[in-house]
Amino acid sequence: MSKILLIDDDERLADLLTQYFEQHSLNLECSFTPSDGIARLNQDEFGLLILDVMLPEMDGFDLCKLIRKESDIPIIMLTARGEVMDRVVGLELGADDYLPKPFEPRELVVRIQNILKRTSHTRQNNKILNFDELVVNTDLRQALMSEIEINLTSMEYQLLELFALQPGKIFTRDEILNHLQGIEADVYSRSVDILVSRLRQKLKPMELIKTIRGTGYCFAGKIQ
Amino acid sequence: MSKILLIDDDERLADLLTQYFEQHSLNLECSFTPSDGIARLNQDEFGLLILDVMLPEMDGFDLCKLIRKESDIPIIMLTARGEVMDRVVGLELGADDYLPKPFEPRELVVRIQNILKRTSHTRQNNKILNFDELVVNTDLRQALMSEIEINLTSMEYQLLELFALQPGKIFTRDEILNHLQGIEADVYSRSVDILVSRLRQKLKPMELIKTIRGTGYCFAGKIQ
DNA sequence: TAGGATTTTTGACATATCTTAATGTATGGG
DNA sequence: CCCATACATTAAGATATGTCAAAAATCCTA
Repeated sequence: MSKILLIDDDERLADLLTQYFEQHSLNLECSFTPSDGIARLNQDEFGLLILDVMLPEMDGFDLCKLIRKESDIPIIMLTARGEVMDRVVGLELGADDYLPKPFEPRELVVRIQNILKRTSHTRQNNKILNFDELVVNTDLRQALMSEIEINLTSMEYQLLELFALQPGKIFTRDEILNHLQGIEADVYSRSVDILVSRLRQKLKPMELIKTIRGTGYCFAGKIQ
Repeated sequence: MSKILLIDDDERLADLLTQYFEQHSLNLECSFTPSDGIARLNQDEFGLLILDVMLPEMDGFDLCKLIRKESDIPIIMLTARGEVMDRVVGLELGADDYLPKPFEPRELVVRIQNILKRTSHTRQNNKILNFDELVVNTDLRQALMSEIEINLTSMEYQLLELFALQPGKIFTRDEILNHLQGIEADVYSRSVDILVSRLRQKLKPMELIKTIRGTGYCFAGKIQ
């Protein structure tokens, strides 16, 4: 699951989108200034960039041009000016798509998925996560324990992948619930606990999933 | 330079665009009815399709779906209804982009060039998909397992190709239904399940099709 | 175009998986 | 050391999925 960077000085929008994206298994990070945004781009690997046209420090168009010089990352521009010329200019700059504000989060997500589908023609991560005895292969959606495949249900696998992609990170139950497809996040249910319990059984004798009392869980594996 | 087909009953627009496109070295042909449009698509090779939503005979959305069943041609939808839901539906239908009327010819051209740029790379050269033991040849519409041809029915093959073109992608049953020819998507039927079941049998002993409970299926193969 | 062969769909039932409810167990504060 | 709270686990019920076999639809050949 590749990360997405938003560069926009509107903190309220950033919060809103971060939450909404989580529900759709998209990982959003936010920069409020162009300088911070560029710094992050250089530091981390992102799969897509969302760029506001109205920014402090510098114009979004210029920023787009600047980034395009150094990277092929897909860019979606957000613009308050709805005029045609602006939109065309955005596309000619090298942006992959634009969206006039205000917009529905849902439409942004659809456009993102559309672009990601096109750019990463195959949605393969090519990631093989190796934790000593345990190996998680994200291409094949399978986990091996001492070379032998563990029989995981789809939810169990998704949970394991979530953990394995960010070992050491503490996940709350809400985060886990939102990330798993086909879960009806009611008020509060024990589903996550039981899922964790089942996964622990199948991962025995390794004790990789730690409980963080009062918070959630954490995967204590060390990548080899 | 590949040809572009416009399906729209507005003859004035057709003339206007034909002229404008010529200035940009784009070759535009026009159909004024869906039936004529489909006939031309079958007859000739087009690089892109522009589709109006408001058409005689049938709805543009339905037409889009229909064409998408049989072809991967890039589609841009023109719509007079500017509402978000409509637009989203357009993209979810399998269209590659949309443009609300009225629009500037210049913007349409920019979008066309954008899409052609994107699609020209990925299309074509994916004729033989190689997954270790399994090889899918889209030219011959056949699949080989350890060098031996698997006897697949046409639906089984289509499903396999759909999967194989986007390994790792999770398909919902609806998506699968829409992609397969000759399936009348009723309210809900088990056809997809049974099709998957049959394909799994024939792909044995490889376990490439994973179930994503509550969502659909996913092809877990790694391209060699 | 009829009749047989193949393929797809439907309905029924088997199986797998998830959720809820209930009960047992660990943990930390007083 | 005990109690309150949070977590773990079990079992049973609810859904979703797998697959068989027969009916319906389609395709093919004569």
